[in-house]
Amino acid sequence: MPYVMVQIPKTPAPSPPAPRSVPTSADVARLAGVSRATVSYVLNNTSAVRISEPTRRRVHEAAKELGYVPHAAARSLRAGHSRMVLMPAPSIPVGPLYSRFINELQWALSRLDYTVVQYGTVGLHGDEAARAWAELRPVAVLVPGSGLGPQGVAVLKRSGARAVVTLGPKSVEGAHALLMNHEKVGHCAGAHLYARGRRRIGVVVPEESGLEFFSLPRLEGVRRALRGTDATVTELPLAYEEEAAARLAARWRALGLDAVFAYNDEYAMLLMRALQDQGVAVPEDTAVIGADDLMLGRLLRPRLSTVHIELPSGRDLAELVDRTVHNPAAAPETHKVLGATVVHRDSS
Amino acid sequence: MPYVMVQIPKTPAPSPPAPRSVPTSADVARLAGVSRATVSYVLNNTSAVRISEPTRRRVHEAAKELGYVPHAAARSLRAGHSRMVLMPAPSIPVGPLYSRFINELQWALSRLDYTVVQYGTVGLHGDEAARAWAELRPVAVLVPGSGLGPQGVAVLKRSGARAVVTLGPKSVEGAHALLMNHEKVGHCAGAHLYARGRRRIGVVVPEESGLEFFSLPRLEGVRRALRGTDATVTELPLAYEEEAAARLAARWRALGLDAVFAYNDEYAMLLMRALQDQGVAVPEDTAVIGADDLMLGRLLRPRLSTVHIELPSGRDLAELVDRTVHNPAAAPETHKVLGATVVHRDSS
DNA sequence: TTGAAAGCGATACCAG
DNA sequence: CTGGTATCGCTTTCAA
Repeated sequence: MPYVMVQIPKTPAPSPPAPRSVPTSADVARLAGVSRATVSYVLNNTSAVRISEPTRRRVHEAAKELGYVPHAAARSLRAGHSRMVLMPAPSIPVGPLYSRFINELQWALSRLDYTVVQYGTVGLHGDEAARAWAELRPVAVLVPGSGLGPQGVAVLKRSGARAVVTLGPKSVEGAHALLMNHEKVGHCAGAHLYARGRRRIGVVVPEESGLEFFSLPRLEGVRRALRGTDATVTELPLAYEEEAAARLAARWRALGLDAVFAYNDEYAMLLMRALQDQGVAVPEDTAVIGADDLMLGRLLRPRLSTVHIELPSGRDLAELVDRTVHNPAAAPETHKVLGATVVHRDSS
Repeated sequence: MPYVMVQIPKTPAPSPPAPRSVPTSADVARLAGVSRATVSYVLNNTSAVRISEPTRRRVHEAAKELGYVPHAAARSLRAGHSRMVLMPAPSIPVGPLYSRFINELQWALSRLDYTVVQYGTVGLHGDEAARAWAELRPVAVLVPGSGLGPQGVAVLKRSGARAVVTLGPKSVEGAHALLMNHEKVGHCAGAHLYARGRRRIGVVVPEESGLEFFSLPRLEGVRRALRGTDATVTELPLAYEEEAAARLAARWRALGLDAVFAYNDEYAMLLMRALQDQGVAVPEDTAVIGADDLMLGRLLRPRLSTVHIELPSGRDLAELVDRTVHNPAAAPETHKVLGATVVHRDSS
């Protein structure tokens, strides 16, 4: 253990209770003086069978005394299915927007009696990851981002997943898709800047890896918005560091841009500060617009214009999952679920 | 589906391949013309047994052809244990600091061949949640926050968890503890402000629920730092909204404070902006200090002083878990793992 | 109302 | 070298 960790002396623990092994339903049955079947009936409240009240009590008491906890694997093995909904855990720090969405989703799914599990997928790519997920035999799989191919979908379905839903830029053969087309975000921003009379438009693209799936479509959206006009689009790679922003700002006048769309509000804040430190006036010399409509944009001066993004509600996605689980044969649906609207404030 | 969702017509899918049921190792065996045992030996590279090369090939081909994926539940049922490390999924939007920590941890654990699973725990409280986790028979459980009692720890251990580690303000009987004492954060901030000559000190406490386990200790830390001095501490409840901050700022002069510790950098930014809009000079009239050392603090003007927090490295925690799994009988260790140091910039 | 027993899928022992 | 077979913990007929 390294420097940060400082061991604290403990009073020697009282001799721990004999580490008997994990209690099973058979143990409960034995203690209650009944059969395993009866234990199962009682603990699952099986309605098809009536168990006498004294027996029920004995079973419950025995279970409590032993600290019995049913074995999920054994149960789902026997049942032939589970109610586990699996999502890969995001491997990049994720904004408050997406966090809220995930929470809502978990809540909605647990209302429908599903168990949501985020699987720590690291270093597993594409279909390799799909195999790992499939080993858990989830009833449904939700996959944000791209990276799952038709192969992966097939693997999951063959392993019993009744619903596979992707949340990403494009739909995947065989899976339901919630299309989150981030081009729309860039398109909004580009159109807005153009309408405000700007013609030489920069687009900040984060250098941090893992963000390409958002940043490139956003860039492309700006390009699309300005295609066929007299405006130009300049790609501006930028790392999320003060020095990088300062360097970019230092050559700002040379770039001759009159507006910039900054990927999101955080990059916008970073760049805007660097520009102001360089004496570039916002919005007079250069208009700035971000995205994601974070709180911090409202706190900047000038207040930051931004693109507000509307994600699907967790409840709706939960319902889609539930519907598909009940009717897996239905043709995969594709929904466009990303709403983007400009919030015009003072920086543009 | 609601307004945001727009169904997109699809070309009718080509007749889906016959939905044969999930292939098992028996199917692979049949197709390869060998026994299930042989399949198991081949697919697991069992070294204790030599299988002829042609047989191996036939098995592998059969497995691939069927798209065979082993059934994790069956495997761990048979094996009597799994390599699943379970964590409850955070139910509140979590900052970049903690996200990074989780990712590092997942990476380190997967290097050690564990599978990290974040369990969506919603509406399950304390020991009730522990039972739900125990059903999955994880080999280790990591629990951030308080909320797990000695009972819960006992349940988990009885169900076979070989390591239970809590990350929170206080240690729990029977479990390893990574003490993250947020009092230290407040203490740092309080001592710093006092040393800068401030005596009437406000402490912003978020009104958002779920943050108490961080905010209250931070408040208490400030109190502790100033106990026995001539300084006063004033608790300032604040919701994370512009209006709330404006209201607080409006009565600022009446409060007569000359410094404020703002829970974290985001609340600091919120309040600092509101103060400046009210004509309160920072740091002249009021010193401001935040916590978490986020990027945004460096971008504010004046640059925000903050408390830098050092979390344990994911690698260290992973090693603790692995050590404990190999030797569960060892007495629970308690480590202090939260480092806090003031980063003095211009706002204080 | 309760009990005996089959079987879910994978593995590891013991024969052949 | 390979094939039966018992086993893990639980649910669910079928009998008693």
